[in-house]
Amino acid sequence: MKPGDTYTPHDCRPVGEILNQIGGKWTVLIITRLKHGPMRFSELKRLIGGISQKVLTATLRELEMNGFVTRTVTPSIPPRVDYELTDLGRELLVPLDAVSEWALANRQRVLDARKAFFEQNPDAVPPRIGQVATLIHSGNSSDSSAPVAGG
Amino acid sequence: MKPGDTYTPHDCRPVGEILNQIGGKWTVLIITRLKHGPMRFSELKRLIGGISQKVLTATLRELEMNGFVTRTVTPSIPPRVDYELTDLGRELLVPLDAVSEWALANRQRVLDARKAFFEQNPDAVPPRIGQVATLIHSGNSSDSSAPVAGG
DNA sequence: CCGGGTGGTTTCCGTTGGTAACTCACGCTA
DNA sequence: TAGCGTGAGTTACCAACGGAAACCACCCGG
Repeated sequence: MKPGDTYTPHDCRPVGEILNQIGGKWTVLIITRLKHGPMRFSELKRLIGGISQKVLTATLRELEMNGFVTRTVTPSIPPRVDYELTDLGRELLVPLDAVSEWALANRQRVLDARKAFFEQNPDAVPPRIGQVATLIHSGNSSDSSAPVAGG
Repeated sequence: MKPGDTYTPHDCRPVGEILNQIGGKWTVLIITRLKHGPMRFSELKRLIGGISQKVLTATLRELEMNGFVTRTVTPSIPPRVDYELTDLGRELLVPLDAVSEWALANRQRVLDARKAFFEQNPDAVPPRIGQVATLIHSGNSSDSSAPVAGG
């Protein structure tokens, strides 16, 4: 964006700032996983599945900085760290959980839409290759002839 | 995640898949900007502000593939491309808009939480530097002596 | 021929995310 | 005494994603 690119700053930029804070790849998952009470680090990691320690640590730090979770260290051996939603986090959980549940409820519709799109546009190649391939090849009803590899 | 790292795949992985699809940095902004009707490419770009053409194009393609928006090309001179939410997109808009409005309504609370955190932990350094610095130094009520740069 | 406006792609580079190994501090086992 | 396992976290390295800017194709006005 150029400096002279004057746009009307509706309600968009502030939203974008906060969205960038909660827009980490795993933030929604972490917050929704925390909704049933405090959780230990490895518990979270195990429950989410597919997240690395590095990113889980970083995302939790970020959530802590933004006031969404608290981090409680019990100095035992081995050390024990519990993460829990704050009031702010619990409030954020409400809309985030709605998104999460929408995603769960409409997963198949998205998958079907993807399939329909690629059947109508066989030459289309998804710009975000990795994740897209995962989605297509995963729990799809019949992912044979997934047109993503053909190009 | 290792292959032998068996976890119970609750409702977490499917959600994560869809979330990765809609979890692009700008996806929420784009969908919520589209809620009042179809929009042209540059209109979207101007309205959102801060997004590059490349990413806007890629994100819109992704949304199109997932069945959230339609892309209508009018072969006029200069060419005109309109993007509009599908039914699926309008349904997704509901929870996404809730997130967006939460972010707008609670922006200052997040900012305050950040400030309080950094006042209590002056040594803390945010792992995601760029965005965090932007957030702190931006429309904050009094961002003088923002402790992030001092380290 | 030059510049403007539109939608989009390409190039380069910084940031983010993933993988694997290592650390710390202890108790258990041999 | 040495080695192993634990739990939270860090580090090094590397691929993918996101951002800035340039370029492309198209046609019109001057």
